[in-house]
Amino acid sequence: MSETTLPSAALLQRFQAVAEETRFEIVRRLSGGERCVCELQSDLDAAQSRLSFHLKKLKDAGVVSDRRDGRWVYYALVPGALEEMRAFLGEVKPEETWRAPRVSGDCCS
Amino acid sequence: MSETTLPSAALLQRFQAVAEETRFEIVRRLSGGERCVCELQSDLDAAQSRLSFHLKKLKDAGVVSDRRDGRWVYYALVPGALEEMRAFLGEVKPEETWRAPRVSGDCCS
DNA sequence: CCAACATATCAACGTTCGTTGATCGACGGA
DNA sequence: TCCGTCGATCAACGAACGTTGATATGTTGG
Repeated sequence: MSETTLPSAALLQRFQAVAEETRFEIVRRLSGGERCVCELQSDLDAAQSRLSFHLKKLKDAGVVSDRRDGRWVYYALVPGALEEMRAFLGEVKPEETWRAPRVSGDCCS
Repeated sequence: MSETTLPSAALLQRFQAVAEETRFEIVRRLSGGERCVCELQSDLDAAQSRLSFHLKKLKDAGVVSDRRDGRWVYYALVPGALEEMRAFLGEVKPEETWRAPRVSGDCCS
């Protein structure tokens, strides 16, 4: 196994970051380019402190980055962050070529 | 947009299902083929009712299916379930070809 | 330097979520 | 049919999480 892979805990943190409705929507809105906070605020009709809270979660998880430009702060998706989640999902395969059926009678100890 | 896509709420539910440590591990263990509950139980060193709780979450989200065989119940990944999550992540692009910088001064209303 | 604005942080609160132990239902073997 | 086993369900509990309103920090323009 060549390790370009994210540590498991960090990967889980990314899934947790995305798996919340508000943040899910933020990620959607960030698709295609950066947005400033106030823009997201009106788009999502979310209170300022609420948005700030969620953006921090996404940032801590490495999903987004922020950039200050004067009075405003712009958030953007971190290139590759979502790709690493995709990679995990891609490695998990529903079926194997073949899996021997359990020998009768002794599943558990 | 051709709609082979999962409704947004269902997709979010899948992310929520996977974004928890125990369930994250269950999904990992199910990679490559089905496993019976007691197998997972000893693998993950989890109490029986705890495991049952998490397997239900995964099942409700459409991530896994269950199959009874005599005394045992086997859980397996639903083919395509994780692919739909991958598809979402693939659609979300960090950068657009070009995004006009905001005209000076009037970000918010 | 002060006022107005954009954003972050904090404390308090309620809700949701995962854990545990107990009980129940289903199945198979003796 | 009775007993032992596998698994699901339930109620009670505590912990983690998201929301809100208030306050703090940083920036621009007058």
